[in-house]
Amino acid sequence: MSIRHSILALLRREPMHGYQLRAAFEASTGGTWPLNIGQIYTTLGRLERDGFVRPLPETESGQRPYLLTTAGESELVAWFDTPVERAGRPRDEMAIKLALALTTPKVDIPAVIQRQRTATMRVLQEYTRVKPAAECPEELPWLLVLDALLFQAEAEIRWLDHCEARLARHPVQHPAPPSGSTAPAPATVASVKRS
Amino acid sequence: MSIRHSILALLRREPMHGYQLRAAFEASTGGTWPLNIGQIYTTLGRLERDGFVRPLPETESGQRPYLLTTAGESELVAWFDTPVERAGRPRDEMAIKLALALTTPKVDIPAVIQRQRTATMRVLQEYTRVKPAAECPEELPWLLVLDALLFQAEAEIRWLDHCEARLARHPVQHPAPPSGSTAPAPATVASVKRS
DNA sequence: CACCGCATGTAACGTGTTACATGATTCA
DNA sequence: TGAATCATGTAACACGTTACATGCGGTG
Repeated sequence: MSIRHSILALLRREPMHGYQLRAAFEASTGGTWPLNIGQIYTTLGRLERDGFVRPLPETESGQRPYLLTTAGESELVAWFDTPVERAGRPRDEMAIKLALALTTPKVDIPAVIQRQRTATMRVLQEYTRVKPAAECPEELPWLLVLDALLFQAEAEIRWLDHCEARLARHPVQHPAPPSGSTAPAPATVASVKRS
Repeated sequence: MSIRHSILALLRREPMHGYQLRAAFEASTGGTWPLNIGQIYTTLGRLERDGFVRPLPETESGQRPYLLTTAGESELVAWFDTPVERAGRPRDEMAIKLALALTTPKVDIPAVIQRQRTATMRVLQEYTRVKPAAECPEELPWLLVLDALLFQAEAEIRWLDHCEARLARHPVQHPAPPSGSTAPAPATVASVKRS
C-alpha cells in the first residue's frame, strides 16, 4: 500500500509523469528501496481507475503527467492521519525462522543466530559509514530513513543477543521424533489482535 | 518466502497435511501472523511442482499428507544457513510516510509522529501485558517471536522520538510550490546496495 | 436436524518483481 | 553511427488476502 500513497503524496507537490515519480520517490528515500518503473505505470492505472488521479493531456514531448483529484487528496490525508498498524505488517522472516528452528530437527540454532548477527552488523556498519556523508537539510528525508534502518538493525542485534542468552540458559532439546497429535490449543496472543 | 520455507521446516518433523500445517505454524508463532488455509494448499502445490515435497497416498479419512523430499531438505538447509538480507526486506511504510511527509505540502508532521507513537505504545503495552502469561519451555518459540515484536516496537518509538527532536531543531519549511525540475541526482546510499 | 470443527480445494484480486518491446532525444 | 538516458508501456509470474464451495463427522 505504500507505493500507492507515495504516488499520491508526490502528486500533491505538482503534476508529474511516471518517470518523474520514480526519480522523486527514490530521491526522497535515498534509493533505499529501488522502485521498478513498470510498477509505477500499473499503479497509476489503478489509481486512475479508482478516481484518485487523472491524466493530463500529453505534452509535446510525449509525457503523460497525472493530476491529483480531490478524492485522491482525501485518500492521502487519510493515509497521513492513520498510524501504520503493527498487526498489518509483513511477517518478520527472521523471527519465523528462529521460531521454527526451535522445533525442527537437525538445526544448529546458535549458528543461525550467529550468522544473522554477523550479517546485520555488517550492514549496520555500512549504514553508519554512509550516514555522515549528508547533513544538509534537503537530504533530511532519507537521513531519517537511514536512521530507521539503523534503529531496526540495532534492535535485531539486541534481539539476537537476547535469544542467545535465553537459549544458553534453557538449552533446546529436540525431544524426539514426534509421535501423536500436533498443535495443542494455542491460547495465545489473540488478545493483541482483538484490541 | 517465509511460508514456503516454514512448510518445509514443519514437514521435516513429520509428514503433515494442509490443515495440520496451518495449526503447527500458528502454534509456533503464537498466532501472531494468522495464516490463511487457502495459501497452504497453493503453496504446497508450488512446492510439489518444484520437487520439494511429495504427496503421500490419501489416508482413509481423506487427508493428503505431504513428505519432504531430499531436494526440499537441501532447500530448507540453505534457508537456515543463509541470513535474512536487510536489503531484501519489505519497505518500511512508516519510514516512507515520514520521508514523503517532509516534502508534501499541508502535512502536520508532528501530529503524524505523535499518532504513530501513541499507536505503537499501545501495542507495546499489549505485548508486555500478554508476555508473562507463558514461561514454560514449550512456549519458548512464540515467546521469542513476541520479544522480536517488542524490540521492534521499542525501536520504532525511539526512532520517532529521534525524528521529533531533529525536526524540532531544524523545523521543516515547505519552501514553496515547486517550479522547475525534480530529483537532483541523488548520489545516495547506493554504496550500501553495492556491497 | 442444524450447527460446528475438520479438511480440501478454487477464484478473484492486489501487490511486487523481472524481463521484454518500443520509441525519442542527446552526446561522444 | 552507436550508446546512454528519458519515457511509456505489457507480460508473466510469485506471493498474499479474502471469499466462496464442498464434503465428512460429531454433538446439541
